[in-house]
Amino acid sequence: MTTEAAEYFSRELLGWYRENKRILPWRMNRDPYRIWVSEVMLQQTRVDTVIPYYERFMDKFPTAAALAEAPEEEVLKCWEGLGYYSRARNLQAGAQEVVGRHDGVVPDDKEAVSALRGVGPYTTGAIMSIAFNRPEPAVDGNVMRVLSRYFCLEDDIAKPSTRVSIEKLAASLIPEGAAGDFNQALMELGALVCTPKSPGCLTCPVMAHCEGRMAGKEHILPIKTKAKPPRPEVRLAALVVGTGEHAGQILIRQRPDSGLLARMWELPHVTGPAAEAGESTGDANPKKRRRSGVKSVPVSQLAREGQMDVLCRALAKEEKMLIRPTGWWGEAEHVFSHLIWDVQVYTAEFGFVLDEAAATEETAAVALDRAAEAQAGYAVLHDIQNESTMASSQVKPGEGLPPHYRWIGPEHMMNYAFPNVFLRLLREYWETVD
DNA sequence: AAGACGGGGCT
DNA sequence: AGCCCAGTCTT
Repeated sequence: MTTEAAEYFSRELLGWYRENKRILPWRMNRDPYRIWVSEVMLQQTRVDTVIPYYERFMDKFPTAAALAEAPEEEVLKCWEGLGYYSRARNLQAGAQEVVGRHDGVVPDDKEAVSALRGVGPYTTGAIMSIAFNRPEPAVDGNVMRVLSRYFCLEDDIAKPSTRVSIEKLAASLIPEGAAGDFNQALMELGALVCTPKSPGCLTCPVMAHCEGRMAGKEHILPIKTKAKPPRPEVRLAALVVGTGEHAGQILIRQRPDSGLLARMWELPHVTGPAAEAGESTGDANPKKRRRSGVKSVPVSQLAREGQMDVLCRALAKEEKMLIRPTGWWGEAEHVFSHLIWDVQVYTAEFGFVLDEAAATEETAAVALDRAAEAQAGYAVLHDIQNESTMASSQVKPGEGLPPHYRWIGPEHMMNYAFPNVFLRLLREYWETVD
């Protein structure tokens, strides 16, 4: 590759961008906080998906200070449905760092920006170049694809070392005084023209010297090793329908502080039988047919009762909460990058919670042993309940909940952040109830 | 270096 | 229905 071809690339691409760039909400000005929020939202997420979230987020948290002092639940709720929720928590932590250490102003300093929570090499480069016009590379997936093709680079872009070498290349291509526009031009080309499948070479501003196209390799570039397929997991969920003072309400719970979907709300659920065992679905070839809809995966009544039993026992053991499953309600699939949940939802009635503060160890142990020993856990709930209440006044049927549980009606949905799968299930449930 | 971490679009 | 897209943090 000659330096002329490199200069041609930078010049033509920059010219093309200035004529063809999209009008986007984060391109209204160069407020570094606005750029930062947009770049974090745009990680792993398409522009069209981000726009409405971005508008709402900036409306609610217009400055780093506003974000820093907001209750975390509000930030999470604003992020609901966008995914990768640690982005939201890291962004807020970053805003708090900006307030605490930089007087509420995003610093015009590469090392300081890079040190902010949730800001890695890409976002650092994006903020420094777009907000401050500093000549730093901002290499995301688009940029790796565009440069791999234009320079016909056959290194595996899944390797961290490849990103580093492409960063050096990208830095060398930045035209004097135009870092922000050039980096955005690279990404804009990747999003609009040099797309992953069927790249639009015929409308590409730099087609004439594209080495990948000239070698006939534009369709096989970039080289990227395949990700491991997600592992399937059966989840048994309880749609616990309230009665009496909780009539018309459903029991939800909050997830732990860390890990998958941290601090989000959900229907209570437990791990089901191992997916490859397959007996519970009665499917001889579960791997192939795992994703099939419920129609093609008949589940026997016996298997349903087995799942209800597992669900009841696991909730008793894990949460000290006794429920009585009453029947199968529906199924939902939730695909993550590293796993697939096959959520089997059962309606249930609330039994009682062992009051840990008041109950003796012995009382709890006796009740849980009974639940574990019972051949049909849900069926013996009333036995356990009656015996326990008789055995000890410290066990309070129908009273109390574990601290991370809530009863909610449809009007309370707005107060809790749910992952999409439970959002869909709950909305569907409220619809069918009417 | 590999795994965890969501959700959506295209064909 | 099966293919693809992907930054940062943790381990």
